[in-house]
Amino acid sequence: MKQQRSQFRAIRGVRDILPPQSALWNRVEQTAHDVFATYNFQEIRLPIFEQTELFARSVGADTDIVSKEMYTFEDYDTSELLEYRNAILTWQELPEVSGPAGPLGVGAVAMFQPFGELVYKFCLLGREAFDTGQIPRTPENDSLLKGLIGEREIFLVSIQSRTIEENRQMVGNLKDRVRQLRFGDSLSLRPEATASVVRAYIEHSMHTLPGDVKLYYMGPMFRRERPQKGRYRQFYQIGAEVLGQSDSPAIDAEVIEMLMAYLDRLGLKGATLYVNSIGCKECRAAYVAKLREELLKVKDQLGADSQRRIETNPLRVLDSKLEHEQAIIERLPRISDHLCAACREHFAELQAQLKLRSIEYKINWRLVRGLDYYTRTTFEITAPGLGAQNAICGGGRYDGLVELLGGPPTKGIGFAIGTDRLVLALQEAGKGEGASHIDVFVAWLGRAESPVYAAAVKLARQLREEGFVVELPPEEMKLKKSLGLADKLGARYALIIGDDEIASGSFVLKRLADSEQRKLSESELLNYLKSDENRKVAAAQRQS
RNA sequence: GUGAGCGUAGCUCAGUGGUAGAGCAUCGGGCUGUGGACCCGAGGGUCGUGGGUUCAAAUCCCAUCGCUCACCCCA
Repeated sequence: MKQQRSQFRAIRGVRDILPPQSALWNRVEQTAHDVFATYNFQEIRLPIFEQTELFARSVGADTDIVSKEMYTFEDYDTSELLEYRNAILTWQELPEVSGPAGPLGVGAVAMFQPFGELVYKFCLLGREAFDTGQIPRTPENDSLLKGLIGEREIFLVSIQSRTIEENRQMVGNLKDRVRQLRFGDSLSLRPEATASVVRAYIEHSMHTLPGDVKLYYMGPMFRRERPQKGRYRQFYQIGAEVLGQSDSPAIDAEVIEMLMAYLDRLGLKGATLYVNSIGCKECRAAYVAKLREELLKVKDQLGADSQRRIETNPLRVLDSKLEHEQAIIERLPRISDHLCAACREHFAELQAQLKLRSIEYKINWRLVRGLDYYTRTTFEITAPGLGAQNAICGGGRYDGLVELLGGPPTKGIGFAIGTDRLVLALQEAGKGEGASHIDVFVAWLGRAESPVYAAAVKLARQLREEGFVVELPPEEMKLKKSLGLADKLGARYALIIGDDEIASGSFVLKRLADSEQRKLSESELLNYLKSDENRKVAAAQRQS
């Protein structure tokens, strides 16, 4: 019989993380917990969806992220109103009924009257839902409803005085209005987490906490794009933020130090840290204007994409990868020459702080951040072997963001690591995890109701309580098969339990690597496995 | 949204118009309480899907879906 393959597949751009890869993911996340804790960062667990408006305000309503790449949906629970909405939107006019021809025919009334009734009921229910707050009491909804009520009256009263075509036109208009009515909050799956952290900071008045607030998070983010290497629709980030009164470059440097310490602990090789300053609101605006001016002079020599960016986002021209544009870009004015005194001082001090910490870095004057909220310090870490998406981490300062979202004046800096890419980079660097490791495979032989099995169950439990990884076959197996399976599963020891062992009270422990066997009593067995020497052997085998 | 490449067994792939294959993996046997190596055997495919051309299509043509990489954009 042919095995039917499921017709269900993971949707485009999302994927399963299977063992043994999941072990590497666990290590990456656990190491973050460990290292970040030593810098006194504490974990914040955030919802994965928020009001759409939060992201629109923080990330920037004009960015691609918000305008076309978020998973956005309406959250509503007004089921009766919804039924009328659906009935209206799917309404088809009735067939033309015979009657006096011309615009004044009763046939037209028969055709369109039912639609007017539907809208009438919708208006009644909608007004009630608005007044009770079942649907959002926004000015937009209020005027939509008022307009709808008025239009509905006009429609219903004078169907017969209009041509069929005119009536169809009005039906279309009414449908549009109904469609525009907002039934609930617009929510979005988070495309990044900084906005949520800041929202939580404000919501819980964390500015009243002593000292700087140092938080980290990890989890999935969502963006609707065509997937490519290291870029998925559900992707994962590990990030950290410092929020507080100080914008001292020492904070920036310590955040970067923590990040580098983390990557170092993971054993990542070949990572490069790039830093830059994109100035504050004032000096950046001046620089952007200057840059745009210069770009316009060389517009003819640029590709279509860069030409468009001159208007939309001149900073991003600096990111161009086109070969023939490189020489042109290198001659463009640099932000470092246009920083205000305070920003220049801040950037210089950051570099001094990095040197103090012996952190290697490169200045990349072309490193700009795409999101609106960044100020001053920006940084990025790239790793080899990742294809076109070679940045594993991006971060920077965002001093105005808390205020922008309605909080008290607060400074902020943070970063987000693309976990998917970090894992890829670790695998490229040969730091991937091996298969899971079984310490003891219990090869028992006999029937399930025999004392052999009872002893096997008991021993397996004792070993597990000691922390050993134990595999206990659920059904009777021939010894040959047991050992074969133990070998394939990569077990270190096979514990053989049969009638002989029950009779003698000692069990056969076989080391699979070299076939060495020894007979041990129950207590000897535990002691032997727990001995330091065996721990070391086990550790060594796990490493390899 | 745009472009390119690729869809044959669980995996990696061969097969350029004439009976769908290999290696690995899985399962069974050789071998009744001793694994790996070896030997023998088995299962597993509407060749992504639909249409067209042809006596005949995995192979040629068209469409469609999917995957991958890149662009756009950017944590």
